[in-house]
Amino acid sequence: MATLRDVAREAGVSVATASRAINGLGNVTAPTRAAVMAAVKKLNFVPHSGARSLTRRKTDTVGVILPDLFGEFFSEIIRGIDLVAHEAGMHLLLGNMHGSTHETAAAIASMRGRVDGLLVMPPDLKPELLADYLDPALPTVLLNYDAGSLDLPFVAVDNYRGAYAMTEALLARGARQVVHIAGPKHNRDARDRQRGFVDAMTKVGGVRNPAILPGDFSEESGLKAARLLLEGQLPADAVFAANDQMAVGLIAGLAEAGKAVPGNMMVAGFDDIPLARHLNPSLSTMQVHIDRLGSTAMMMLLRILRGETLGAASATILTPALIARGTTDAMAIAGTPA
Amino acid sequence: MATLRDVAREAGVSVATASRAINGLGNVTAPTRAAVMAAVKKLNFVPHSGARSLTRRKTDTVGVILPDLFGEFFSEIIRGIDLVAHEAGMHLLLGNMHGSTHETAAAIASMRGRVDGLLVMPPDLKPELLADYLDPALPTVLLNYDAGSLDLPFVAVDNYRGAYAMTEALLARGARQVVHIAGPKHNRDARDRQRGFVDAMTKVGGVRNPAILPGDFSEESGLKAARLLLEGQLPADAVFAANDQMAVGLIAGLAEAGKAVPGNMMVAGFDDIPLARHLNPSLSTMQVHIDRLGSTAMMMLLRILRGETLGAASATILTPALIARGTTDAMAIAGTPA
DNA sequence: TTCGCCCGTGTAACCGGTTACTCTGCGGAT
DNA sequence: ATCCGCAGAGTAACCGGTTACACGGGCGAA
Repeated sequence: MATLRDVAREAGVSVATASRAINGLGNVTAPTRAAVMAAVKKLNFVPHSGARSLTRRKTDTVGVILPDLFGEFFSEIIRGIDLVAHEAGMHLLLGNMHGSTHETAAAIASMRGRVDGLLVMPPDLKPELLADYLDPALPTVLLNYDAGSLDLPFVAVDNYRGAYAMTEALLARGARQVVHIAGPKHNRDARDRQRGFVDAMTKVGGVRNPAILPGDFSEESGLKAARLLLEGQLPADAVFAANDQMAVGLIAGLAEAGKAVPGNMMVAGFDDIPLARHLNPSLSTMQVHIDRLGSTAMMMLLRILRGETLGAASATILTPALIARGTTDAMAIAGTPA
Repeated sequence: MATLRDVAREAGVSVATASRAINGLGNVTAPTRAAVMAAVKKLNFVPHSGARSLTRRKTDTVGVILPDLFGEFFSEIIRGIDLVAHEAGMHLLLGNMHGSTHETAAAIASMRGRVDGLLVMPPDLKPELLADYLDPALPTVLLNYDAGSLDLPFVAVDNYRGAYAMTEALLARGARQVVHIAGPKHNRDARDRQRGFVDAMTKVGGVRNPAILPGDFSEESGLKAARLLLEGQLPADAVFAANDQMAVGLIAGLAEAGKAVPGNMMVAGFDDIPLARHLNPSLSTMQVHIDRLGSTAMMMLLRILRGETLGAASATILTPALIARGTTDAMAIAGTPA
């Protein structure tokens, strides 16, 4: 592979001149520039980005560290990030911690010298621990993680408000006994959604101890919840699953037992995955523009890279929107409370 | 940020010793190593991967260049790649050409010096043109692209065989007049699927000019095809869409017109996106393990990086599997040909 | 004519690591 | 006691670019 030295020799100039000509800097006469360009073409020279970024102290790359790559959630985040990054001429370096907290440190460390900034979606570990891993000198924006004590900018979804709104909507549609299917216990999103549900039930529904079934965000666990619900003869006229995936499983479980949705029971989810619209009846849910989570974070990172100083104060909280569809059709349930 | 020189000074040794100690090479006494490690801890030293890869001539990174990041197809490919790459301790550098052929060259060029190898899914351009872009010195595996004249290894899906098999299956289930909804004209996958359909119809079905409606892989175009089909009064008892997305739109269009699936018309797709199982009735389709496309390609790349020489001869062709579901339920259609 | 300035170009240091080669000193063999 | 071998450590070149600074020549001003 040809190096800049080769080009310079071929063109009969010094490396400095070759470099200037190639990068379109001033102080190069037209003939000289032409000679260099000819050499570039002849030798098929392509600048070595690695070497370049070493001196420039700039890699034009942003590291993206996610807990997983499974499912639409992460791919949408990546797409959102890429949308903005591409516009700014930056590349994405993916670091997958594969769910392991331990690998997080390694993933972050291996980014040093490869990226100009970091977009991190931490697993559910203590902020102090995270602070140990992160390099304070490296611009970092957190995804879906309230920095708390750390003074880092972050982008998150207002899960609490979203869950509250959905619960309220179910109550407004006539449901009295709403059951929640929770997400993984250690998951921040899941906890916030559960809090929103409980608070809405208490304050708006006047229910003292709202019913909650365990789940883990998987379709499978939604199915299990349906069985639990029916076998346990838990009185319920609506179920609010902490995510769409579980709602899908839940509906399958209800259908299995001959329960009509929304006829016997209303169902709602959270996330608005594409599948939601295609179910029959279609699934009511809280719409989260996941890609915006990524693009917003990337835009914040770009601002930091441009010299602005952003702290936790400049966090962005995205509010999900209520999408009412078939599974919470109030008309259907009106006459037939379970 | 602390450099190796800082660590060496702090530990009272030379950079060479510090480097050896940190990398666990021999020729370092235990006390010396301990001193270096203490300095590392004290200064919070993290090696600069960029500098390291410059001398090692190894980046532990593989460049992934895709035409787009939209939809499940690409995210599954990335996940498949990551699965294998992570195992081998490699990172993924994403290069998105955003559908533009022109950007392809830039994307590939900007990878030089950043990656050890390339996984490229080229848009539908001439192989000779692609050869111009690619660096012959950089190990490269193509995704979903028959190298043709180039002697590059590639991984692809046998779209022709898949389409042929599905068409055959529809015929076997009693369909006589199968209509195909084609994908984008310039798309290689789409063309192969269409060829498979046409050949099966001709050879197995004995149909001279099988009916084909235009499409572009989008749900929207599937919906349009349904309208075209019904308004045009094209005789049909089965529709084979070139991908699931269009099949979904098609089914919506048929439902709109009061046509029952599979009662009035059987429907089949291609890809087996997750949504397929959840439709009601569930969608028959050709299952493509998209993630394997990525993981297989990555495994081939690793072999090249280990020193093996792989050419077009070592290409892998993945054969999709027929998944018969509700939309092609033969029993339902038996008595009611449209 | 001479001085000073600026423009085009070259030299070499530098980015932050790795590593070939060199050097020193100590233990064992002769 | 002398020599050899080798382990532990250091010096400096190198990876492939960028760029501060030096340098020489041409031109306008005095």
